[in-house]
Amino acid sequence: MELTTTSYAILSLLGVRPWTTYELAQQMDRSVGHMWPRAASVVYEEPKRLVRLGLAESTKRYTGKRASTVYSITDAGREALATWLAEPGGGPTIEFEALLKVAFADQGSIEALRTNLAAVREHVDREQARSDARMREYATTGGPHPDRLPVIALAARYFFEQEAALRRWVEWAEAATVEWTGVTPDTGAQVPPDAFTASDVPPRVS
Amino acid sequence: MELTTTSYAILSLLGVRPWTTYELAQQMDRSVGHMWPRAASVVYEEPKRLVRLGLAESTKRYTGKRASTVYSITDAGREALATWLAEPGGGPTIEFEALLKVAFADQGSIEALRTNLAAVREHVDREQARSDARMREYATTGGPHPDRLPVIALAARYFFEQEAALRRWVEWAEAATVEWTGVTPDTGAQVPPDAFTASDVPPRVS
DNA sequence: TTCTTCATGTAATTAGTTACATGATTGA
DNA sequence: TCAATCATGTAACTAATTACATGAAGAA
Repeated sequence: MELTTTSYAILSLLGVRPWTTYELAQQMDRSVGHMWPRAASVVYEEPKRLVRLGLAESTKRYTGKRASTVYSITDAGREALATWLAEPGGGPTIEFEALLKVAFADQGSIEALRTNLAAVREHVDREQARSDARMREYATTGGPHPDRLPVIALAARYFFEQEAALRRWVEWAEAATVEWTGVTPDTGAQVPPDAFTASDVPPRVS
Repeated sequence: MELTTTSYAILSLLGVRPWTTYELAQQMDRSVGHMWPRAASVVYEEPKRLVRLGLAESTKRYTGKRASTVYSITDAGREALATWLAEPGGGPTIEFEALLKVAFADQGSIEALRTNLAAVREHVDREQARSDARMREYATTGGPHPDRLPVIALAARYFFEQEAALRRWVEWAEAATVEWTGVTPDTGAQVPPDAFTASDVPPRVS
């Protein structure tokens, strides 16, 4: 019975402080889910498995007569976590359906292409608004775990860069296709002149 | 029996030209897999399903006495593909184990953090080298499907931006942590001064 | 009283991975 | 003749998703 990366993601959260499964599921939405997205149902199962393995323990709590189970990490859990953290993790893998549709847009209509570019733009609008708010929160209040701010800052900056890159791309793509009348060379699609040269590379951050 | 995005990814490839499953599996490695990564075994199964649904058809071919099956799209397949392409696709979802380890590095050692940043750098080195070669190929030879170049250029540019962003991030993160003696504020980790302000935003592509 | 959030699950299904296996062909 | 590549699978497994279900507490 091997632990998965998902198990360790949960265990990492338990290392920060004790949580109920409900709170863990929420964290999956607001933070961890951006780098390791999983459905709520696995978040409800995983802590129980960690308990079975002695890496976490559970205590019941009551709010009136409503029960909730709080999970916390054990010493064995901390050890397993540290071991896992020391091994090099995998690079980013991306699933991007809208991009898939862009890449094969020549088999559809020009409208379909524009629809998908618009979808990406709306997506990045939402994500950036969300990130901006989050960033401001960290900068002003320090967030719920100020002692974790140094490492949180590292991760947050990744999303900032990633979203900025996505925005640059979609704006470039919309501009590059605005004069297209079709989706293949013979119907009015052109290779953007700067497509494979890209001298306008964003500068390295100093 | 609904089609998945994976089915449509295969169908999109069949829309370009006929392929054997072996060739499809290769394409998964070299192109489609970057935006929709799937194991080879599903690539071997999916075309059969498309045939059952009348969206593709198969013909046997022989090289000496070695048989191979070539799959091609049908008219019904083209129709289904066009319909799918017209619907807005999902935005990028990212799975990034090394980043997860960076985000929770405060529960491990400073060495573990550096190991993971190094892993990301090596990852991006490999990916960029691969992309550079690909880009040069497109710019010089036009690639195996010159008529598809306009849309391919759109997709290729996304990976270019994405990899550049990853490189900027990892270089920034390595620089920001180089003087850290530990992984928490009290052991010598600091919030990088430019972490949440980021005035050095890469400019929009003109 | 009604809506939202808190709180916790389960059942059914499926999409996907890993590992293994086989044999032909081609080029060195 | 040997290694690499071509070519195609299958079996076993499992991680994960979707959909559904329930009920308490608190705020308006």
